[in-house]
Amino acid sequence: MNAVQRLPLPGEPYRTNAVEISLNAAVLSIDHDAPCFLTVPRQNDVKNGIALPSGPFVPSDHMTLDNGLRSWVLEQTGVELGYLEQLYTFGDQPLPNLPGHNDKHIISLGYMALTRAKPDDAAEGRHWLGAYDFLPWEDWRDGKPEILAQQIEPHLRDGLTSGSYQTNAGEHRGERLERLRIAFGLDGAAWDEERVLERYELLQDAGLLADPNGGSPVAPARKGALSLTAAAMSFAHRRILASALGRLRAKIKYRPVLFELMAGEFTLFELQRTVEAILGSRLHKQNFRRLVESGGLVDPTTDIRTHTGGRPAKLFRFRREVLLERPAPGVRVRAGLAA
Amino acid sequence: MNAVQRLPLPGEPYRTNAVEISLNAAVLSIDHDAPCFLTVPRQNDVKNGIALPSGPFVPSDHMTLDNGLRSWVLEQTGVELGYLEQLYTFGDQPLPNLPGHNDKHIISLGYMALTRAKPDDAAEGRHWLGAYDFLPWEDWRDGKPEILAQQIEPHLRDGLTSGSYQTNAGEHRGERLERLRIAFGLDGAAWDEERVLERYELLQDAGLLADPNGGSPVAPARKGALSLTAAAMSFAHRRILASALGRLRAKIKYRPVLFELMAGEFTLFELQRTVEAILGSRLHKQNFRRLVESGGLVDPTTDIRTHTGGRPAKLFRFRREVLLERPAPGVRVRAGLAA
DNA sequence: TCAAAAGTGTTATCCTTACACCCATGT
DNA sequence: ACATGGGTGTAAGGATAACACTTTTGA
Repeated sequence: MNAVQRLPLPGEPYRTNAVEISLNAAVLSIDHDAPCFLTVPRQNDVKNGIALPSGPFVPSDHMTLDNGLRSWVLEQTGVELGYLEQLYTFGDQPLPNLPGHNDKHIISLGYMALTRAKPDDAAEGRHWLGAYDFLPWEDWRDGKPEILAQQIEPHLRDGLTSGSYQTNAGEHRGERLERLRIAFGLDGAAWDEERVLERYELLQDAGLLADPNGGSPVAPARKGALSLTAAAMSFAHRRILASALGRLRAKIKYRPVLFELMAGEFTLFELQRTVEAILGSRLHKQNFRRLVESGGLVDPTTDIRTHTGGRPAKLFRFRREVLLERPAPGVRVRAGLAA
Repeated sequence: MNAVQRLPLPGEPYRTNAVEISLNAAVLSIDHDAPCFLTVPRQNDVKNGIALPSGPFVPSDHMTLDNGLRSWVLEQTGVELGYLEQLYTFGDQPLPNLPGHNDKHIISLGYMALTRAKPDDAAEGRHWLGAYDFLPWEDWRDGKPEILAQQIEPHLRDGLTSGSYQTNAGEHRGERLERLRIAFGLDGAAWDEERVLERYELLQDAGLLADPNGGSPVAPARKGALSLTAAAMSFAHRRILASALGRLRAKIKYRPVLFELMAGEFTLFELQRTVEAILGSRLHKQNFRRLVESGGLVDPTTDIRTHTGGRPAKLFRFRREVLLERPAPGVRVRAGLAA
């Protein structure tokens, strides 16, 4: 084995390896106790659908990938992003059925951004949609979602035994079953709220998701496709949304990114509702308060919020010093904190 | 604000946004209680240096990004990768001083792979180098590394007060100091072993790292550049190495990736030494054993290892069932488990 | 007055941490 | 014999989870 790195020669035309980078942002916020994401109308489609703010990386215009993304979001939605985090780079296959684009290989870079929705958003044409309208199986705040037991679980098991799904790169049936068990908490395994992307991809592979662009290259839409209230967004963008939600669910536990979604001052209950919205599960009130207060994550202010629906509440703010004190400051919600 | 997505028109030549993807792998293993990574000789350099296995993504040859990377690693080192994980996508600036390549914008995709070194590697031209030869400040197993107190900390503080570093995008001095404190555990803050990439980038920004390619576009190499035993690898590749180590340190705590680095059967002490090598710190023996055994991560076998240097040890193997039982199975080493 | 949320207090339990101590082997 | 690693037991302290209960507002 001659371990010599092969680099393209200087004379070699580099267009052979040329690809285009597509920058895509899942801009998240919390609105009325629901995780929302920013959308733009998508016109290049069969139907009139929606999309995440996105655009190509233009090396000559954009200093960095991050900057490129920020400028697309600004241009398309008017939102100037604060917290921004790269998620994953998907090497999408060229879309086979988009005429005139067959030769273009697009690499999709997904980002998660965190902001706060503003009151004038709708008036100024900024549209937020609920993440759980697109991923309804992820919201367990009112108990196990019906769509899971009634539609998803039976179809997944069906697909596995009847063999109508496409085996991925020679994956054994047993391995597939184990992945399903872990991802969806079947057969007594625990539901791990962080595995949002895994669940999304398994559903897509199983053909349970309808693609507004008309058919997936991987698996044909089955008759059993889930009926979602809102499905007019491409696979690629829904996958990025799923990545973002999963990342956020994981990250709030060990980094104080939660406060990017909060106003400067907030009540502990508002904070709890935000965490619950993100995790898609209910938390135990008293213990949550203790956790947050004793964890040094917040500082009380002298301000009071009235009209809470009950007794007026003390307002708190994020306590930055915690960054220096603790290695992994976050809302350390473990499984047992469930209400 | 007209929120309409701008896509390139079908007729528009897509070469304007064309970039090349460079796939780069930090292939990690543990050898003699040291975290090692696989290298290839690099010949396109001023000096004869080394590099991570890497190559361009060729859309026509490679089905997916992952496959592209796997095939480059196989071609360049003969290693067939198992566990593979994407790290981060860096939008490198075009190198200003590589003649003939000025117009090529390269996006670097970093990967982490986990394997086990084999006895015949050296004989077959596969070279493993110690990660801590490149990141010596990360190894605290024999106490705080001298390079930190003697070279790094004074230089970082110097650079901050004398103002000889380049401020990043209008970053305030105070913010910079806070980042340094958090990353390097200055002024009583705890050393967070996971912040490997942050530390690497701060050192590079401060001009403390020498680039074998001759000068960084960001900061000129200062006279105070650290003297490392091995520095003949590019900034880009060292950054990927740092990302990989940081990711691995974080990941072993909540996913059983550790066992990708172990033989099928192992003693608990070998497992501990591996964790210590990765984290760069010592752990408490008895508690580590309890943690691992009671955590259901391993199963005892009937086999015994002799010649351990002491009493013969029971051999264990990874217990796969843990994946179904616990949402985040890993070696949950907290700060307090230090020896 | 009552619902809803704020807020306090108190347990039992488990996990973590830090000890002390004995066992079996190779040199 | 003794160094080295293997392996067990246990007790203190802290964090967690599950209680019960009082307070203060708006409708």
